[in-house]
Amino acid sequence: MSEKSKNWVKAEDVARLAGVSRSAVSRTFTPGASVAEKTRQKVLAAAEELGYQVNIIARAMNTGSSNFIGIVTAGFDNPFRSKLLAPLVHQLALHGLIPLLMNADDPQQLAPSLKQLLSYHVAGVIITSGAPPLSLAEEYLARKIPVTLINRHADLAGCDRVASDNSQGAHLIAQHCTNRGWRKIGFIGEDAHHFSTSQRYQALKKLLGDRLVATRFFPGGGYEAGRAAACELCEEQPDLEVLVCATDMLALGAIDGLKAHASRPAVTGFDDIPQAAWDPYQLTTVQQDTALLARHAVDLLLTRIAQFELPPRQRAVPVKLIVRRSA
Amino acid sequence: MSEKSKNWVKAEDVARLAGVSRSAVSRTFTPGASVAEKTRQKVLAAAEELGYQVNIIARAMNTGSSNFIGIVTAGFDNPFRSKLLAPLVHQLALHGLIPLLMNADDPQQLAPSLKQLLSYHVAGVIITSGAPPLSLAEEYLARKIPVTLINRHADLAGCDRVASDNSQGAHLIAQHCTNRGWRKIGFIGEDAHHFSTSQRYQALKKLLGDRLVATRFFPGGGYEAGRAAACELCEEQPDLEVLVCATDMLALGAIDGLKAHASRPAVTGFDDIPQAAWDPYQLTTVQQDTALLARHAVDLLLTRIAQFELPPRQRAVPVKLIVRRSA
DNA sequence: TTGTAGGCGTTATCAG
DNA sequence: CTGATAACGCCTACAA
Repeated sequence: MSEKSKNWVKAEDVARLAGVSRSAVSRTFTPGASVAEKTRQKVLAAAEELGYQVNIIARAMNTGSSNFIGIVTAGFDNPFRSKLLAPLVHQLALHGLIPLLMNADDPQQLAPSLKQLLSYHVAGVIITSGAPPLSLAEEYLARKIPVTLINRHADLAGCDRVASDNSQGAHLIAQHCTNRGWRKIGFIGEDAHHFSTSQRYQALKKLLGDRLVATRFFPGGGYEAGRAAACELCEEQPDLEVLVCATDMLALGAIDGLKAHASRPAVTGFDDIPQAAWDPYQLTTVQQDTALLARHAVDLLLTRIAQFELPPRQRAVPVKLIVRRSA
Repeated sequence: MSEKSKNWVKAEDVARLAGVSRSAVSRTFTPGASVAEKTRQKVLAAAEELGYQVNIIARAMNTGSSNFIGIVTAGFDNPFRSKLLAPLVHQLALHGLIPLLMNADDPQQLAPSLKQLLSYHVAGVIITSGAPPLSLAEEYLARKIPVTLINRHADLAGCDRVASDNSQGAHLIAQHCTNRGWRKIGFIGEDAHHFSTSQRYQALKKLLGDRLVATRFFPGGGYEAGRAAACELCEEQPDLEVLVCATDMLALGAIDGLKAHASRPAVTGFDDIPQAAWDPYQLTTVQQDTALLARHAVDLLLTRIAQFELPPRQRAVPVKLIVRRSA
């Protein structure tokens, strides 16, 4: 694309300066290769002096496997997903992997982008909740590129999944309702087939039985959706004692929406985004352990990179009830 | 790292199927190369059938330049920075570039990480506000790798900068104060040498003169810092009419912190993060145009990738006052 | 332990 | 316009 005059320092330069062969240099930077300590030091010194860095591109081409991990995510504006991104990047870095970031916000653009990602020969892909069509994951699996899903459902064989334990979360919420003696319970969620929403909803429905008196799904599922859904629901069922929300964003919107309302049920959320702790909300919610989600995701990915043929695995990450003033 | 049995389909395979040479295949996928339409079609058909994708790694090694752009950022939990990430990734994708994400949260880990990034032969680097030591950028510039800074200061020659027009923002705030007739104005910000804080503060100080009666800098600059700083300041100056905050996060914290307080000055922010529009806050703030920031950043980077030797450039992105109920 | 000699998949160069 | 051929920088048998 530009002038080729970037005179990178290469292994050969280091070798010359150190008075050894190229291979000696290569071996010095290959973990677990056999080099005499003395030459190793010479090489290291020369490398330091010249500012040599192994050219990962060349190494990748040679070995046929890269350090790139595709991270496919949508909606950076969603605080939960942002919260997940940091530990994910951190975990990858710990293992010498580096994320290629792919925004799935625009489904139109996603398909070509994902195909393009293929040409980077990523070692694996992590797809987080909300990122759309899983059919695309098949292209990766077909090429034996491991795919790990976070908080997502998958009918695909051969891809691993980590998710927060939504059923435990539902238990915690139900228990809390029982403790407080609530018998008129409402629920709002995103689209009914959205993974987290539906898992949480199904589990709650079973646990609450006919205490669950009203439900509403609101596509999109952000703050505004929470507002609208909460208002509608409380209009319909003015004697609701608690409004259980599938996500914190919905819950925060709900709290604000209900302020103007006559009936003021308790509100619970799910995720524990930073804003849930803010003063006007003080949201009682189920906390997802993003650090652990990330750790499992990377671990699953790594083991499958090491050996692709493995039965699909699935891990549930424990959650925790955070009780605040909202319920 | 693993079995090398990933039998990627390569140009040679396509060539064989199409009955042409490797070069013909290569040319077909090289924009602006001369291929007969007929062979081009043959190649395309064969490629489609085999599911061929150009191996970008190999291409990069050959041409000596990659499509990788390093994005160095800290604090994904900061809503403003998350908001900036989406358009940034989008802009890069538009130009066929893909971001390598680097988390600068841990300054300890950053230095080695940044050096490592070097070995990926990135075509350029974008550093966003908050990401620490700029000394590291020098390593890139020394290797003629373009560096673009977003909302950051730099003493380094040869790196381009985009920033929101903080001075215009300060004007808007000052004007607003004048319109409302406020004469007792307080200011809170992050560390005094933080780029955005200091730019906004300096401009405001000049504009407001002795109407600016109290100032406090609070390291970290998040929600909690805003709370604490606001309380301290209003304790000190109970007759404050408005509290101007260097960022929305500070402002939101301030609003909540002051709820319990006797004196309740108006509050303004800066950034316009999504939460600023939420009901309990309705924050009057200066909106940064993240889409435009991203566009400029990528544009600057691209032009400098095309030609490294260029005088350092600097662009200011206009901001906009969003008046809501908080002031 | 060391050095030498391929080869990884592309693109660029240069004849034809 | 096309097809051989030589890099690109590195890793890895293999032989010394």
